[in-house]
Amino acid sequence: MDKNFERLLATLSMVPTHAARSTSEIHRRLEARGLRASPRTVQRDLEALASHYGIECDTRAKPYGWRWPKDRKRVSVPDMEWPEALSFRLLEDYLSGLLPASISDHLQPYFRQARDKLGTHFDSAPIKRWPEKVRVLSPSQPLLAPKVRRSVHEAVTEALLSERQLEIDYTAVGQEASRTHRIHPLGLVLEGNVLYVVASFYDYAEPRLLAMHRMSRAAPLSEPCETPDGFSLQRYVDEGGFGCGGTELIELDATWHHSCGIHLLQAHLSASQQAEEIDAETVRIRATVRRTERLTWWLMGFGANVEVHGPAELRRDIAKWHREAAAVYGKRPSTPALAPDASTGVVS
Amino acid sequence: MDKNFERLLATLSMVPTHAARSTSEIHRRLEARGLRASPRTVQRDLEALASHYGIECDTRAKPYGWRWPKDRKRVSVPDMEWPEALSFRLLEDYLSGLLPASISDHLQPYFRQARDKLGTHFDSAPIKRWPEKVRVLSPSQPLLAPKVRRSVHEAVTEALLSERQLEIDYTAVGQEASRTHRIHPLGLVLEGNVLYVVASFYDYAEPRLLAMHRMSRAAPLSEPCETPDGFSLQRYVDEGGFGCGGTELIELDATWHHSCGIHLLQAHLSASQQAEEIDAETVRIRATVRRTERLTWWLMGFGANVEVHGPAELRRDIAKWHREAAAVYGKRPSTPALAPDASTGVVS
DNA sequence: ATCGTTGCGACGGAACCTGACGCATCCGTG
DNA sequence: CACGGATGCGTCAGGTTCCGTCGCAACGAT
Repeated sequence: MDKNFERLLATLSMVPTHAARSTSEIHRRLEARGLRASPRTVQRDLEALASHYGIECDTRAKPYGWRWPKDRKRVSVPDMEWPEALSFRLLEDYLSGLLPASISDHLQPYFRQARDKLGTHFDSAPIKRWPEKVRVLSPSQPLLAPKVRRSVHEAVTEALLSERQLEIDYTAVGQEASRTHRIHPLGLVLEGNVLYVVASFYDYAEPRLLAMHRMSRAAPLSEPCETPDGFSLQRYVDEGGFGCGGTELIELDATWHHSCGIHLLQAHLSASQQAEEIDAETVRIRATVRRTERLTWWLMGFGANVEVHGPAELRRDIAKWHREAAAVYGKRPSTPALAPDASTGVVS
Repeated sequence: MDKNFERLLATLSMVPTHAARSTSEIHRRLEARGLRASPRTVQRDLEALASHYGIECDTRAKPYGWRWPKDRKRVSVPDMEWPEALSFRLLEDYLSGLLPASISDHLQPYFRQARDKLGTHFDSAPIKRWPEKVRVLSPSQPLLAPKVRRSVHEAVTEALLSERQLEIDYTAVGQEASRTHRIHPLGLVLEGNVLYVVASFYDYAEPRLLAMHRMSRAAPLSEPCETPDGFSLQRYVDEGGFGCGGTELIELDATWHHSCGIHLLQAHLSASQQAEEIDAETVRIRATVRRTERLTWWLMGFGANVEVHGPAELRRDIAKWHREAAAVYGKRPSTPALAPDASTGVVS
């Protein structure tokens, strides 16, 4: 087996994309992998690869730093096949706006690779029309993902994973200026397209929720992070206000107007879901689901197109919410008595 | 530059993951890339790579077929860095159930690579706890993605992209048995976690919507696909019943109870959104949004926690839906007059 | 049965890769 | 300011190994 190839491939994969890495550092890592070579050989390898694979060498400071340029084409082994490429392409459309940009940013190279792949696979005309043949519809009301700085995202996740404290500049909701805090990051929660950090402050024992896009700066500290006794993210979320707390399982029993229920015949509520056609207009669906706020919102959204029969408690709640909501609009004035001065209290 | 390395890397990337490829085919492709070598050399390369990189050779039939085993570790150049790996990991949790399995199946190798990366990056204790530190909450009611056969998914997308006709076995909603159809695939629509194919049948001019998970078999034909005059997927969707039709822009004006409105202060409805605190309990939000069914559902979900002020038409509709929904529950009997025999009419 | 294709062992020659050495440069330190 | 250590790089000779060619065997299709 060509010893050369293994070493060169390892060398290429040891060149980082963002920060730079010195020749001797790469040499050390190669030896750590059992690939022995003289430092001179590593130098020669890097130079040779640079000319053909486009890695860059920062020759300003003396321990030269090697890195990939930002938008370099990826090479994967095994190569990306075109069904994979199409999946990535759908994903890209699907996620835009659904995921925080700081996450999909990191996936950009893969999206790009997928586009390249799709562009070269069919060299004939059809492929040029394929973007017109695919549409992605958001499963719920599309909301704009708040912008998270890439540096903040990386600092927070690094501190979280290496269990170190974190210093942040945070602008609380409704506040004008940001304040600097030292926090102990305990967990990361992605809800829809908003990233939250669960963290305890130095002097508050109780963990708090911080929106990552409200951090203007974040820097990991060297001090280790302290976890409050008995803290568990799992439990925190289940007891928290995310609208998905409550692990109680219920037997949902409801009749849908056919036009809406048809969706549930495609994507099931749970594995045990049972559907039954009452008549041409009505579908009865029974399924074991978790009793969450999200479920309530979702059922409310169907309005008169769904009637919840059981459990009785849920039926009462849904009925009550609808009556209350109708009552809101019962008071006739169609425009509210609002402060006409729109310039006060703008919070976002 | 080491000519060897380039050829070997190209050889590796030409070994496919699913089907097998013969030695001479790989040789032909290498020459097409300008990498000249004798067929004997290609043979030797593949053998050498096989022992060390685990590609497999099917020696049953005589033109030997090379392929990657199913769960082989990926090698990427540049290597996956750990923030990327974490993004993939979040994505995996995020998408499970949100995307059709036939799509996330194709992404599995990347998810696996990410898990490997996260497992090896920090070899100390913290990394073992990281899965407990990250949670993903679905942005809406989680529904189970219907299962689409991988072979169907690949056949459909291939026919679509190469603009060829397609033969399918399709079980319509409410039907027992599947029927064989010859269709002209026109487009692919991903709505939530359900994949639909827009297709015209041989004798019907009007395009129809087919759920991909209802196809038990699909095979691309060699005949070219015919697109009805003036067909446009864009227009079809906008006029169709996906609940997102209607390109009409409206000026939404509504007051939210603070506990719900706080979400909108994190993720905006539109770039032009303006928020204003009326009092400690109430937030008024104005934004330019598209008038879709989805928007209605979404607003309905908030029940009495939102009051829509404008446009007047939307306010009337929301009020009406709530009154109608409340009326459904007005009739007292908590259990409906349903056919007691649950064994009839089960459709899914 | 035969021809074409494919796989593979062997071999000689040449390509090129490697380690070693020496020198120049740069930086930090005493 | 001098010195030592670290780094980068030109050069060179030796030898490893890689390549194309040839020949033969096995298999399948016509």
